[in-house]
Amino acid sequence: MEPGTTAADLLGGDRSVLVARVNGELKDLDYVVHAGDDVAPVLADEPEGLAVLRHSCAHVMAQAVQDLFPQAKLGIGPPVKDGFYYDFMVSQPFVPEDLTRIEKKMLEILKSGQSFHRRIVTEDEAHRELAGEPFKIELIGKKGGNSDEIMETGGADLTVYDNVDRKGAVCWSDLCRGPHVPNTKYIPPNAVKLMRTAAVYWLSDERNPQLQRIYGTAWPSKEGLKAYLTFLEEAARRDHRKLGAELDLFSFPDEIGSGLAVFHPKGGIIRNVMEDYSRQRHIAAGYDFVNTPHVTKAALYEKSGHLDWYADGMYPPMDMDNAQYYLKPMNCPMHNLIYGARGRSYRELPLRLFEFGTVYRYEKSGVVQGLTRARGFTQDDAHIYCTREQMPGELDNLLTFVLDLLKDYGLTDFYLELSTRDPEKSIGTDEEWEQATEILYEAAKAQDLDLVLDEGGAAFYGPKVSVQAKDAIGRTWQMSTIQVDFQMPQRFDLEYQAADGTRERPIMIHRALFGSIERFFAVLLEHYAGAFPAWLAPVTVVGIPVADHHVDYLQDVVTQLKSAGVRAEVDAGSDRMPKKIRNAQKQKVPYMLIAGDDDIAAGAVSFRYRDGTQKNGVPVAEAIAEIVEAVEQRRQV
RNA sequence: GCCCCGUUAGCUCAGUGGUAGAGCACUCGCCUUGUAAGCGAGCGGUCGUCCGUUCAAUCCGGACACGGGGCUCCA
Repeated sequence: MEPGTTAADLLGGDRSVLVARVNGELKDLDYVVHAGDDVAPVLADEPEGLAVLRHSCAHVMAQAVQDLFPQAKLGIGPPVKDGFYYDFMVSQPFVPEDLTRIEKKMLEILKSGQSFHRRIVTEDEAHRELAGEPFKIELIGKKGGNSDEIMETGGADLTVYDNVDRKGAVCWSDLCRGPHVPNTKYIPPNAVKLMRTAAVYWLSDERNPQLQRIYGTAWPSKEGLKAYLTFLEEAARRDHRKLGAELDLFSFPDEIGSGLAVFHPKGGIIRNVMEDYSRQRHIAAGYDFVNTPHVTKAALYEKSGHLDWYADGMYPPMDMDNAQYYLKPMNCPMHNLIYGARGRSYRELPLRLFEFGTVYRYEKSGVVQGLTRARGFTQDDAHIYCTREQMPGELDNLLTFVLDLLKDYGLTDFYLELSTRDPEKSIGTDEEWEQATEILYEAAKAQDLDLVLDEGGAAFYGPKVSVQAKDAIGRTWQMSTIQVDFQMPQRFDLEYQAADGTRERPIMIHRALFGSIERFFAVLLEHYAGAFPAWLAPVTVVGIPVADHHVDYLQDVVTQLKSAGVRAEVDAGSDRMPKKIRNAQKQKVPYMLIAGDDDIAAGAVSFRYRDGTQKNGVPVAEAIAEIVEAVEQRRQV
C-alpha cells in the first residue's frame, strides 16, 4: 500500500459510500489507512451511513441559520430517528417563513459542493475559535464523556469540522466528533426537508436556558424523502383522535377535564366487543374475576410503597372522615387484599385475579395525548399468585396466551423487550432481582421472537417483559407487559400453606395485555385506519334500499342478521341511494347490502364491500351465511 | 411541569376595533331514486372563560381552561 493511501482510494468515489469503517470505527473518507487495516464502505442506505448523512445535513442547516441569523448561537445538532436537528439560541423563535428561507439557503450550500475538513485542535485553540459560542465552550469542558448530549465534543480528541468552499475558503466551522460526508454533493438536495421547530432546554435540563430547535429530515434519495412524507401523511390520516371524531367513537369534553374520555355509542360497542372477547379468553385460561373500588385510603398505598415512589403521579388526596383518600392509580394492592382476605392453600395456586380496573394517574399537562396517554383509563389487569416452582411454567403460558390474543385482534408482528433493574429506583435484594430477571429472560427466549434489552427500564418492584407490536404501517407500540414481583407479597405479608404444612410466600406476576383498553382501542383504530374487521365494527352491515318501498324487504334481512348476532341496520332515511352509500363508506361499514326491484324479484341482495367491489344478486340465505361466518371467524373484510 | 402555536355554528373553516359568514350535519318541504353528495327553505354562535385597555373588544393585553407540536416524564 502506498503511503498516504486514504479510505476513499480503497473504496472508490461512489457517492453512495459516505464514510469508511476502519477496524470497526467510522472514519472520514480522507482518513489515511495503514497496512493491515480492515476497511469497509458505509453506504447511505444503511443505518450508520444514514446517520452520517443526517449529521452532515445538520451542519449545513446550522451554517445556513448563522448565515441568515448571524446572532444565532449554536447548541448541538445530532442525527435522530428519521432526520436531524440543531438547537440555536435566538432572540425570536423561528417562524415557518424562516424555515423556508433556511431551507432555500441550505439548498444553495448543498449545490455549491462545499467539502467537510476535519481538524484536530487543542483546548486553547478551541476556546479561541469558539469564543462567540457559549454553549460550545461549555461542551469543551465536558470532553471525554460518552453520552449523546456531548457527542459533539469529539470524545478524546477535540475536533473541528470546517465547511470549505470550492475556492478553499472556510465558510463555517463546528466543534464535532464526526465523521462527515466528504462533500455536500453527497447529500441529495431534493431529499432534505425542514419539518418543524420546538423549544427545548439546553442539555434537556429545565434549569437551563431554552433554545430553539429545528427538526429536519434527510434521505439517501428523493424517493426516500417522498416515501417518508407519504408515511407521515398516512399516519396523520390514521390518527385516532381524528378518526375518533369522524366515526363518532369518543370525545374529551372540556367540562370533564384533560385526558378524561367519554365513549359514544359506537365507540362503546367496539369497546364492549373487545372486552367481551378478552373476558371469554380469560375465563378459558383459568382467571377469576374480581372488582375493586376507585378510591382508597392513603394507608393502602403507603403499605404498597407506591405513595413513596409515585405520589407525584397520583391525583391529590381528598380529606374525608379524618383520613386521606386517593383515586387509585393501580389495582395491584387491592388484589393483594383479596388474596390476603383468608388463608390460602398451595392447592389454590396459581391464583389468577383479573379485573377491568379503572385507574387515574395525574399525567403532567403537557404529556396528555388522546387515548394513548390519558389521565383516566381502564387496565385489563391481572395478578397471578404462584409458587416459585410454578413461576417459569406460568410465565411461559402467559407469554403464549398474550401473543395469541393479540393476534386475534389483528396484530401479528411482535418483538419482546426485557426491562431490567434501575438500582436508583428499586427495592429488593440483588439476588431476588437476578433470579426474577433470569426467569423472565428464559421465558422470553423460549418464544422464538427477537428480544431487546432495556437496561434500567423496570418498575421499582421487579423486572418486566413487554410485547412490542408493529401496526399496519410499521410503527411499534408497547402492548402487553408482564412483571415479576417478589416485593409486594412481602409488603402485604401474603402467604400460603404448603403441602408440608409450612407457611410460604407466593410470588406475584403483574400483567396487562392491552395495557389500557383506551390505548389498545387507539392502537387498533390506527392499525385498521378505522376500517375495523367485521367482528369489531360498530355497524357490520348497512342495508341500503334503492327506493323507499324496498325498506321492508331489507328490514327483514337485517332482522335475520341481528338474530344471528350481527350488528346490522337499514338506512331508511330520506337520502337518495348514492348518498347512503357515501355515508356508509365514510363510516367504513364492512358490508353494504343493497336491494331494489331486481333483487327482490330474485329473493336476493347485492353486496357492496368496503373496498368498493360488488357482488350482485346473492340469495339472501347465502349473503347472511357469508357475513355470519366472517364475524365468527373474526375475519377482516 | 416548561417552550412555541392554536381555540369563530355539532364538524371543517372564512372574516372584522362598531356584537358575524360558507360548506357539511340537523329540521321541514318537494323529488321516488341501482353502487361516494337530487333540489329548496329553515334552525343553529354571549366568536373557549374571566379580568383589563377603549366611547366601543370576537379582534388589542393578561390570566386561566382545553387542544396541537416538541422537551421532560410514562409505576
